[in-house]
Amino acid sequence: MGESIDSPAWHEHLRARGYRLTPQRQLVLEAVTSLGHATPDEIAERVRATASGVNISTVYRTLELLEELGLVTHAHLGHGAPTYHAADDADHVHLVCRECGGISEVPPTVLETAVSRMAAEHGFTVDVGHFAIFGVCAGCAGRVE
Amino acid sequence: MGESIDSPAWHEHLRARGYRLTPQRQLVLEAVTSLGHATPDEIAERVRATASGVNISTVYRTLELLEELGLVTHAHLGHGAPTYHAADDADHVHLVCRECGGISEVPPTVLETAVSRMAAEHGFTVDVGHFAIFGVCAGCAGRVE
DNA sequence: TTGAATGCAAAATGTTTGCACCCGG
DNA sequence: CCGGGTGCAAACATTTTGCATTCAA
Repeated sequence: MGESIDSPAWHEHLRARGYRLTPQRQLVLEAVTSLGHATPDEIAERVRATASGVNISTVYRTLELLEELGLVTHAHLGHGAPTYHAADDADHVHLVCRECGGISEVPPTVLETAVSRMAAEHGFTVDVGHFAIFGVCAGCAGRVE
Repeated sequence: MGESIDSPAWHEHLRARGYRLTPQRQLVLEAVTSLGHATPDEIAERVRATASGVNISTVYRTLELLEELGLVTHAHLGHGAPTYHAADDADHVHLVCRECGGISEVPPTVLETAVSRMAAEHGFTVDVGHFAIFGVCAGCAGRVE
C-alpha cells in the first residue's frame, strides 16, 4: 500500500490548495484504498459502516476531489458504474468477461507492443490503467466449447 | 456496407425466430448502419426524421433485439452512453481521447501481439471490437507539451 | 384473429446541483 | 468568525418495465 493511510502527506496537499480535511474525506479515501476497485455506491456503503450519515452526493464530490488531487483514479469496466481505486495501486489492465462478468487483472506488460505501436503509428498515448478489455475468460471459454 | 439494407436476409432471420418485421425495426437498423457509432438517443433522433412517433423505449428494445440477432453490436467508449454500429462493419479499435473526447478508429492489427499474449498467458479471448482505449490523442498531446 | 410490438408513463439507476446549515482552520 | 463542506431534496440523464392499444402475419 506504500504510504500508510494516516500519513499527513495528502493532508498538506489538501490544505495547500485551500481545501479542508474532513472525516468524510478520510473515510472515502480509506474505503477506496481498502476496497480495491469499487463503485461510488459500494464506497458509500463502506463509509457508512463507520459514519452512517454520510450522503452519496458527498461521496461523489469527494471522489472527484481525490481524483483531482491525484490520490484516486477510476476505470470504466463496461456497462455499469465506474470503479475507483487508489492511484498508488500498481497499474494494471482489467479483463472483463462478457459471459460471467468476472474481472481479472493482468500486468500492463501484455500491452507493451500495442502501446508502442499506437504511439508510433497514431501519436496516441495510451492510458493503460484506465481501460478495460472485454472478451471471454478461460473458464467461460471452456464451458462453451 | 456489404448486403444492402433492403436485403431480405435478416427478414427471414427475424421470422424464423418468431419475431415480426416492423417499420421501426427497419428504421433502427438503417439508422445504426448509416450513423456509424451512435448512441440510442442519436439513433432515435435519426429514426424520428422519418417516423416522428417512434418512442425511445422501442429503440432500446429494438437495439437489444438486433444485437441478439447479430445484426448490430455496441461498444463502451467511456463515461457516456454505449454506441451501436452494424455488425458487418469491419472490426476496429476505438481510441478515445481523454482531453478532447475525440474518437478515432484504428485497425485491430495494432493489438495482434497483445491479443495473442492474452490468449497464451491468460486464456482470455479478446473481443477487439468491443473495447475502447483511453489516452491522449496526437492533437491534444501537442497542445499540452 | 391473435399475440408480438409499440407508445406512454412511471419506475429504477446513476449522477449532479441548489441551498441552508454546519464546522474546520 | 468565515467560507468551504455536508446533508437533503430535487433535478437530470439514461435505461427499464408495466400495461393498454395497435398491427403484422
